[in-house]
Amino acid sequence: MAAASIKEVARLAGVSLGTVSNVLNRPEAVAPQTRKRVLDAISQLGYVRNDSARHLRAGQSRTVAIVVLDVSNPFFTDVVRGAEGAVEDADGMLIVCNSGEDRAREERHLDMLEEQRVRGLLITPVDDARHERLERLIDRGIPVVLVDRGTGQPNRCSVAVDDVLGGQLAAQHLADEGHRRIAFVGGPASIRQVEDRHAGAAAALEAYPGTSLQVVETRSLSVTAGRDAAERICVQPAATRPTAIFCANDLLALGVLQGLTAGGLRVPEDMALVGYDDIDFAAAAAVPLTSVRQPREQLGRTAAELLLEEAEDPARHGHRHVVFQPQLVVRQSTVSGTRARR
Amino acid sequence: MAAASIKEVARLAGVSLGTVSNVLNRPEAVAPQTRKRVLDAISQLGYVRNDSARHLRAGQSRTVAIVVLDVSNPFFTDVVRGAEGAVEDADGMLIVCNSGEDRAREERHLDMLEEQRVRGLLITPVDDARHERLERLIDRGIPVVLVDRGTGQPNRCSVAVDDVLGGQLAAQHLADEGHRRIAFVGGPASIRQVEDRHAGAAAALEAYPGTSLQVVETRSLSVTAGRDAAERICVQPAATRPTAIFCANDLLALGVLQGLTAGGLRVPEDMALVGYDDIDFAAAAAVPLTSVRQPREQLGRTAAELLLEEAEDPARHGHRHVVFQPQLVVRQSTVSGTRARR
DNA sequence: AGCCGATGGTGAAACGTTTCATGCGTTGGC
DNA sequence: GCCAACGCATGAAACGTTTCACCATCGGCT
Repeated sequence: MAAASIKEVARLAGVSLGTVSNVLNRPEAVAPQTRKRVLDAISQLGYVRNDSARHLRAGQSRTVAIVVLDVSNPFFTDVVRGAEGAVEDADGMLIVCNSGEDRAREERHLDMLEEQRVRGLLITPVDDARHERLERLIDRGIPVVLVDRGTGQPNRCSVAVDDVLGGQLAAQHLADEGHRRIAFVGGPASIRQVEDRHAGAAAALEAYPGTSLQVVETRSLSVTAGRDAAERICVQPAATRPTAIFCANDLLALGVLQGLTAGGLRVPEDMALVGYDDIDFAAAAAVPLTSVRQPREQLGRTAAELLLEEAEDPARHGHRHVVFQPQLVVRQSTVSGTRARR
Repeated sequence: MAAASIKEVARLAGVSLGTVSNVLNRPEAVAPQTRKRVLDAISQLGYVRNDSARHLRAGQSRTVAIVVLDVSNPFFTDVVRGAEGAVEDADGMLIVCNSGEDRAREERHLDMLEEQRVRGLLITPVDDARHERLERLIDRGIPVVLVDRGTGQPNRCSVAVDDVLGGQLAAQHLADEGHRRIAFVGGPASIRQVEDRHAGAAAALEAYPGTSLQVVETRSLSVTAGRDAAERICVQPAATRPTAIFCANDLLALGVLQGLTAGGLRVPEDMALVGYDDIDFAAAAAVPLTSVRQPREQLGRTAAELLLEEAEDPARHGHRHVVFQPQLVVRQSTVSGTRARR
């Protein structure tokens, strides 16, 4: 059963092509009884619009794409959910592409998306570096919004979260709780996010006389790396050992928590612990984890809104760089049970 | 800069439309020097194919869609990755849609995908029930492959994992390790997967005289629910208490692990523990968790391959129902440290 | 009666491809 | 020296929409 076209609908309803099109796009401009005849024909034939034809004619599609570094990463899936909401509210469709941190795949996707003449593009590029393909899209008038990357470029919008502030919040919280010897666990330092969080923590502690920040560098941001780091901390003499640890992400923190427990240190009594990201497991850990939460869904939603705004009216649109503020979520791992706020 | 069309390329290269098209689609049918002139013109103008026009003409797109219940669920992200691989190998594009377990959104997506005339559809439907919209797609000749649902329907392929077998493997392992009083923690029982895993475990134990399977039902499949279940088990008298627990998924198992530890029971010495799904955290838990692993990526890859096969040649295609076998991954939570195999 | 505006409907053009029958010049076989 | 075959290029048709200038009808006004 070949899909019916507008032409057959017109024939069955005894009207012209244009009228059917009007029923579809400007129903109020068609007399009620004609409209009914057309609608009946449509449902009788099971007619479904052909998007390709529509967009060929219109020169533009209602599709917005998001290219993420890793579909399996909860950070991105939440961003996707946010973007999805915004795009669907605008009656569009979001298509999710996964670059898998692979530059070649990213390019492949960009090529296909350009061929599809997508309405616009949300992307966390694999390289922070200038990106020829991306520039080209922008030159062609396809709006691009950067997600969590390269904020501040003049010819596109961006959204990001302030990791320096996140580091500050974590360190301040620990200092406020009375800790003086604090450790930062994270690495490799080449990752921008890791370095920002560290810098924020260091900066915050300058306002607290007598505090020190010991850096324990890790090879990765994994549970295992956290466990190793904890072992290194446990063997330090109790007198000079830190009394609090700030980890660059929650996976590390969970590993650290295990390592500390194995080494006989209790959390939070002997050692306070702060993570970063507030992944689902943070709240569900053996000791619920204080963590710094990023507004992930909002990041995606805002990115999509900026994009749609630009697509709607490129002339009036001014590029913006939105930076969200992370939020400290305090749980048991930094304050003893009874005092834990929610 | 309006995007250049084939027409302008033809003019610049001094050839006809058809020739440009030939260069693009059958380069060997064009004389080398003509071909070169056309290619030069293409790169000079920065010409990019218009997919809409192409597909309008062709009547079909190279796009395959996958509709998942929840983009944030690691199970589905892995399935997506598998499908992605297969589709890209076939030089197509995979678009990911998220129904969020919401029937209305699912229908919205199906409508848009039908308008787009996608090549085919991978879907885990929100309802197991017969699905009018889906039937319609199939009637129109759009291939559909069910993922992890409703296996055995005559007019479409499906892929799934054998949960009954998974339950068997877990229970056999525990029985082989010498356990006789075993508990199954999971719920609500209305979820097919939960019931299958339970049934598998129960069936397996029939082969082991003297074994018993106590069911501890939970309200959900979460860490918290697991912690509650563990508390209920801890208070049982040691003499009749189970010595091993099989959980319907890893989240529950992690909660159970925490609850047992809090209740003073050691894993695996006092209580063996098996989870299901083998999520990343299973291996990283305080006591690395024995778990049942589903071949998630392969599930996606196979689904996509079946789909592409059907799309390629619907006539010759016979619908198949592929059932994958889960695999038991043994870690410390069921065998004491030194004996742990990998 | 003649004119006007409103209302509802028409049909052709255009969007950018691909395909296919056709044409034309060259080559090789006989 | 003729014909067939071949290699290459051509240009028109078709895919299914949307848009837009135009037409027909009709009721109300002057």
